[in-house]
Amino acid sequence: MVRTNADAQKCCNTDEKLSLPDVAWAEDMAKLSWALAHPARIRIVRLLLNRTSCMCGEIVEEMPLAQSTVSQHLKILKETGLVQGEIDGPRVCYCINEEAMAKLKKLIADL
Amino acid sequence: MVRTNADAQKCCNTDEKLSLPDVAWAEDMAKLSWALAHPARIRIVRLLLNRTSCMCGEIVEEMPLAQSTVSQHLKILKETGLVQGEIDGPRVCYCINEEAMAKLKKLIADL
DNA sequence: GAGACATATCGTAGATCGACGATAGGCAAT
DNA sequence: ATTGCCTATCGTCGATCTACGATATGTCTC
Repeated sequence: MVRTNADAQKCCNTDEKLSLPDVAWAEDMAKLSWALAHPARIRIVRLLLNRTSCMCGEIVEEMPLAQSTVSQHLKILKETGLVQGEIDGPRVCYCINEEAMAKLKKLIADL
Repeated sequence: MVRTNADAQKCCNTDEKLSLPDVAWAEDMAKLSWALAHPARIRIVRLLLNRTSCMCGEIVEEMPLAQSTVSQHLKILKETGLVQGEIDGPRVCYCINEEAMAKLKKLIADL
């Protein structure tokens, strides 16, 4: 890991200007990233992407977690806007919010 | 938020097959996402992307955080592989690991 | 209205995060 | 070797996450 000074030459161009991105932007992006920062939530998102939508109960069945825990993760995903839940009688049907998903993808891609 | 049964019609296609992604894949991705799940880390990454590299001290100066806190965030970014640190005499020069960055972008884009 | 079912929320406990100051470690120059 | 600078690590504290069971809420059916 140790570099000689010769190597370091091409490492640090102090000419370049420092410019920190907007704080609000960073917080927005961090929030979205955080929604995906848990394997269970990743799996839920992926599950919903494979289907166009899915009943809450189906998600619970497929996950090795208690119903209340899954519900909590779904709440987080809803709060970040990545997922939408629509009441369908006694059940709830979840689906991906394509718009939010696109926003996240763009934010990461444009990083 | 309440939907009628008529609306729900187009919501849940139970024909589609459920298929949960690989657990290891989900954990891998969650780890990478988690690296970006904090505004400070986002700003650091963005900062390093604007320049080709940056001294640790410069990062600390630009962030409203204690040196030890910034160092902790850098450690996390290094552990996930997104950032590389190269020792340059008494200082450390950080730069983005383009490869890991590309991997992250691809993972998100292919979500 | 009563009962059955699906989901959300509450309360709790342990684990982890995020912040800091203090301190240790490494390197360069004297 | 000593000093000074830069960075990493340690120890700590409060806040938040994550998991669960228990319970509340809401909706259909009878």
